[in-house]
Amino acid sequence: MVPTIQDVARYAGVSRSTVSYALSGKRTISRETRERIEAAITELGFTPHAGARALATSQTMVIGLFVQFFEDEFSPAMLQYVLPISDAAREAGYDILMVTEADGPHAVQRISSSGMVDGIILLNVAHEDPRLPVLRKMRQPASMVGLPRTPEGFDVFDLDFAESGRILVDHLAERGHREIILITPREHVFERGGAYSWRFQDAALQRAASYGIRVRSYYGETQQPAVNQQLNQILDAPDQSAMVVHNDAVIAALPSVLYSRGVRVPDDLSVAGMFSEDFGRLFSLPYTAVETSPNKLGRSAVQALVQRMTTPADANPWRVDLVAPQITDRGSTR
Amino acid sequence: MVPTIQDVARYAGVSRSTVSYALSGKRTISRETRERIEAAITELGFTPHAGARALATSQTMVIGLFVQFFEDEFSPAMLQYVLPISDAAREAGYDILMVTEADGPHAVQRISSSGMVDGIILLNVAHEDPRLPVLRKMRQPASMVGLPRTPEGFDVFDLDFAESGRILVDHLAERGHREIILITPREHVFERGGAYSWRFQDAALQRAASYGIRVRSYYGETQQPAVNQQLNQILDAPDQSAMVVHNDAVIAALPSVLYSRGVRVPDDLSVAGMFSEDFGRLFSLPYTAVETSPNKLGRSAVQALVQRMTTPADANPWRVDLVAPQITDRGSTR
DNA sequence: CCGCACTGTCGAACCGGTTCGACAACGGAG
DNA sequence: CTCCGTTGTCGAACCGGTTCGACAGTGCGG
Repeated sequence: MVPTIQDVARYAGVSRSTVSYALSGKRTISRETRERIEAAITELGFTPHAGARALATSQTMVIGLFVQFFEDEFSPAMLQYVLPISDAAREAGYDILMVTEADGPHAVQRISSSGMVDGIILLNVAHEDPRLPVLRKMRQPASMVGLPRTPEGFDVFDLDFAESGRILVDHLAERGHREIILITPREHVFERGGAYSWRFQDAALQRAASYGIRVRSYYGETQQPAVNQQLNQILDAPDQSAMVVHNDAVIAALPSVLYSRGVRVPDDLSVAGMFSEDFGRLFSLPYTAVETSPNKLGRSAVQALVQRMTTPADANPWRVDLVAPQITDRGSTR
Repeated sequence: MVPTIQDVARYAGVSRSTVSYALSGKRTISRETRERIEAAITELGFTPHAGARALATSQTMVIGLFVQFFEDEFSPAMLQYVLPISDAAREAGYDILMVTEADGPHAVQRISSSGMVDGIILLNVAHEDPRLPVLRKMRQPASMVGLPRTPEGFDVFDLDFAESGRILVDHLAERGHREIILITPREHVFERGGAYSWRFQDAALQRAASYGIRVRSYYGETQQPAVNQQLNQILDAPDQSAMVVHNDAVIAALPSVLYSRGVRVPDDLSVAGMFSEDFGRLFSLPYTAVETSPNKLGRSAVQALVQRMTTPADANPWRVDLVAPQITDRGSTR
């Protein structure tokens, strides 16, 4: 069947340990022996058995990626994080065990305690994320995207949503707008503790208040046809000059709704949002927006985790990295 | 550190093998011993080490999911397959190792020969998919979504794209259309061997010819802003009555383009497409379409694979399952 | 009362790697 | 020529489970 290191050793006329050392390079092996071993390996088509290696080294070279899909979030957005994470992990020599189980804490417990992974990445972390206590007990290296209330012990990466809110309000204030429509994530996201939702909203409202700008805030819908209905309803009100959208589903639906109503951007309405460059290209969104950098966040999470898995545990303090938001002006405001 | 089966055995005052049998139930254990063992397990918080178990049983309880992301395909569509697969796998007791490596054959070789997974699911399989020969050599149970030229030995699931093409042409022919605009996947998808592209196109053209219907076929773009530009160009031609879209990116962009041009559906133009119910809801697509059933296909692939992994190898012949397409009339044609 | 089948448990071997300590062979220094 | 350090290889133990064969104890039938 599949050849083992024993077969290779026999074929090359050496012992198992010699093959192992030839493979790892942890001890010197004479050139001719090494060549004989290499020949045997290619001849037999040998690959070390991952389970056996994991058992011996207590390293699996696998990262657990925990993703939660909520009905009230726009699923395509999640993929923007998963792909760069997968790519970055592979570049570092790790594979990805992707876990989408609905019961997050249980999943973390199960995977972690069975030693299937060397480290864990959590996506879409909530303010009081029930997965965190479990993770702490497991003492597994972990990094995450999304800011929890107690990030102690983990590497946390997230966009600075408060600053994002201020930047967008500033942007519109500078252009003389006195009223802003704000469309946030769904109410349920706030309740669940998706901290990005209120970090953004609080900061935006506060900054607007400091300018004396009036903000009408709406919890955006996420499923069609509710999205379009709601947008139409909001736009029915008179005298609207500016809109800030912090909701993927709404911003993706916006172009067609605006077209259908004959609203011109930016002449009739200034629009600014929050989305990544890739997302904008996918849906051809012509809107000025704060770049959400899923690519950067995902890769950072992997890098930090790899660091944490490979260096002595305590030599490496945890950190919270709130990425500074940058606005991309696509001319949809005035 | 983390407790082993040895610790449990000591704590319960029995031997390792007894604990193992209590866990697996493969031999009878007296009630009181079993209870003592269970108490020890919860007391110590023991979970079997996955690597050790994999080594002993040569079963990992992990399924390898190989996904390829091409720039010329619409990435959100892929997620529709990944999620049901992940869920179905978990229901059957398996976890998912998701591999997105660009070099597919190499990835299959690497994962398979290192014994990391019990079986493999391939997504987005091409006509001459270079991953298949590798898979055959590995003798790994595998199932796939997408029809290859030589499916022998694997369980293959795909939509019946030829029939889908015929259904859509029939639908428009019945309504008296004499000309159809057909928008297909990108040319590069055809060249790469994405068989769904030509299976659909060939059948549609042939059926149209049998009616004497004239078809203008275009390779659809996938990236913005090219999608919108191309659509506008196509729609500039006079006297168009019906359009069939077999391209996710184009159909997602269609509503806003049609609105921007003031084209009413179905009064000015009949539109029919190919997309799943979920996809349609995500983008609020009001178009009559053939349901692509990613959910069903993904779950079938998992079921077949699990079957293949758990039953004697040859008692179980491979099969190709082309799901019968069904059209959902959303009133966008007349 | 003996033999036998059945129940419950144990010890040992095994899965396929890694790693530590031992040691032979060799070359150079004293 | 002896001693010592270096180089290259080996054997054995170990990682943490599973499984097979052995066996003591028990209950039952003849």
